[in-house]
Amino acid sequence: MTPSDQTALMAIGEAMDVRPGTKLFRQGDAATHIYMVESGVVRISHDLLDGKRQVLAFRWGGDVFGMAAGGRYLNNADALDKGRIQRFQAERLQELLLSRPHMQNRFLLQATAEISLQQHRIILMAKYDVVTKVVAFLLECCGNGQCFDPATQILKLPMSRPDIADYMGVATESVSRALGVLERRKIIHRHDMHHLAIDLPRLRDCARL
Amino acid sequence: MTPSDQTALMAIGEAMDVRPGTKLFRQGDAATHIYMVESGVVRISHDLLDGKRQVLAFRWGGDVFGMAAGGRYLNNADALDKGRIQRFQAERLQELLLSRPHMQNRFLLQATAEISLQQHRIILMAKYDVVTKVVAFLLECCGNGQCFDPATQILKLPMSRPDIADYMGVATESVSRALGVLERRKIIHRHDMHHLAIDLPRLRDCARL
DNA sequence: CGGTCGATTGAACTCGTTCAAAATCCGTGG
DNA sequence: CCACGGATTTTGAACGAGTTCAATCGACCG
Repeated sequence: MTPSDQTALMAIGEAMDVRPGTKLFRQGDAATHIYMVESGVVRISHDLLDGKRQVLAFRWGGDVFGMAAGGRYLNNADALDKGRIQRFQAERLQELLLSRPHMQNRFLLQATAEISLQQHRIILMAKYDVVTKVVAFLLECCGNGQCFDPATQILKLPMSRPDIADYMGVATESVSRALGVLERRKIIHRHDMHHLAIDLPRLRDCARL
Repeated sequence: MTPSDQTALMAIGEAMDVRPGTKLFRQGDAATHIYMVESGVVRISHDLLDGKRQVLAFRWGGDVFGMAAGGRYLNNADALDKGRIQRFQAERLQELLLSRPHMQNRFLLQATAEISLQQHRIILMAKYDVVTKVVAFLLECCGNGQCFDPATQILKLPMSRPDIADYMGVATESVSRALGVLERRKIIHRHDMHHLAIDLPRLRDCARL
């Protein structure tokens, strides 16, 4: 992002501080804003008629969310952590993008990257067993400087077990069991519920994706 | 799409006629072109290390595919049907989009719509049983005038059972069994392998999505 | 009419779910 | 600082939907 784009964005942006549990928007709400995470973690989820819930994504620092074609949000967005979110009025962002083709191009590239990521997720959900899914999830988290400290090898997970389970499309108990397997294999060590010590190299070659 | 955009696109486009089995590109190929289906059906799939295959999408008339961030295609694209495909050199399309912000915006909107569609697919894969998955697949096909004739109620499926199975992330046999269930419930009738008579209203309320 | 390939059916098995119980974590107040 | 209580996670055991593998069926083609 060019400095000029950056300042143009900030000019129409509005920062908000959030705490764990803050609801950014609900599915069905009018889609008035596009959001960007500055710090913290946001959970994007969708509630089904029968009460089940699918977690579609966790958004970390730098990620954009809330792009909805059709005027209404299709999902819920909730902060999991204390953090800071930037948001932009949809129309104003739209104008800005039209006036700055290179900036719009960044968004387009970002969107196609997102599509590839989701394809990866579809493959993961369809073809791999529970342990592999959990490994993939942990690797995804480790990719974020936000919550993984390479020095101490400690991964800090801001989300609950049901969040992880609903993200990977499995039962909460299955996540527990998968973590148990990985711990017995000495690939991870559960310090406490939200802190894992991780042997990253071993975790990596445990995921033959 | 404005007429002017249309002609600008055609100016850099190159039409190709395809027959069933034509390979448009393979995963790993240099991503030189963006494709658009004019008529026919294209299967987008991804091969895994262990020989399994995931079908990621079927692309029908009007659909765009082959957008790859990173210079290489991640997936395979194969024509399933006789048809006509338009393709555009990636760099030239990129230039064109930069010079026409509204046209780029269309692509961006298209991409966000695609993201929503894929989220729907993730939910489908994660939360619903085989019969529901097949119902969703059939409904998706019926949405295409290409292959569903509302007058005769006949759906023409250009893809094989393994294609459907790999699309929904289930075994081929499970697709057969699901079709059997739907036929016993008089919701569909298998005329032959590639032609189904469909009771669309009943099919619709059989999918509580 | 026989042969081949894809689709369907059948039967055993497996992985993940479900439901219930035990263990652990964590905030609160003594 | 430690003990208590509710919530979350983990563990255990039974169950079930879907897979797997093998056999049968059916359509298409020489």
